[in-house]
Amino acid sequence: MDDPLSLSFAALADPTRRAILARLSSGEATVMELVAPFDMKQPSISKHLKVLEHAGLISRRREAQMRPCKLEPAPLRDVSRWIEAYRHLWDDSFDQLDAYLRELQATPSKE
Amino acid sequence: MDDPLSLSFAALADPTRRAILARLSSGEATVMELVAPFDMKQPSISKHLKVLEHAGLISRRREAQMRPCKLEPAPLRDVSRWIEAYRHLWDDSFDQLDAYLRELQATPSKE
DNA sequence: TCTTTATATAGCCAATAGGATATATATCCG
DNA sequence: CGGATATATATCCTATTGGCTATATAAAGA
Repeated sequence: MDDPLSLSFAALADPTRRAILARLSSGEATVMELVAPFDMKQPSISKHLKVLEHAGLISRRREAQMRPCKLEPAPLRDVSRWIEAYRHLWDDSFDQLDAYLRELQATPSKE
Repeated sequence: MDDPLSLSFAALADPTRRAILARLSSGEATVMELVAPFDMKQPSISKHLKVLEHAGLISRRREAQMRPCKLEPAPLRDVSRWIEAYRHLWDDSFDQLDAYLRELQATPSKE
């Protein structure tokens, strides 16, 4: 499908693309800089970048002959929001916090 | 690829499968119960369930002729952990939240 | 202008995905 | 045993994915 969340998850379902994001999390990089660490040809990386861009996970600008890539966090935030709805399923401290808030509500004037 | 994280992301990259997980988050369900809300045939849902099972996101047991499905949160936790590494990119209050969580962890109520 | 560098695009190919239908298997019940 | 119900599997089909090579485009620099 092509809804934003599906596009994001699909883009993240590839280790090369996740590695690219990891690299970009420490700053912008050109295509050639992103090609370097991989045993892969430049057009393949360009294809991956296209997928990431289409999912909104990166943006590109022009600088001389280069097209530096920049990580765009908004889709990651949306993915995070989606998954947070399930946090109570695995996070013990979630239940603790929940119980704590419940307790607060039950005894409003104490503390 | 077939590393666990890629399998999870790929499994989540389909709205039907995410809807199945949402349904299972409120309890077990049989295959027919999962088929019902969709305009899709049973074998297609079974295929989706296979993908989810292969990613470890659900487990199945046998009960009479039925195979009730149950949500397994571990892979979601791993996905959450992966994405949390990027939280600082979009969350302004990341530092505050971080401090708060650190404080929570320091409370001797558990652990 | 001509060459070099950086990147994108086109086209090829094998594998996979996600739908369908038809059929097999497993279990319950009369 | 035999039929009904629940689910899985086999097969088909089309579209997409992810790699490759070859080539086009864009800008820089001699």
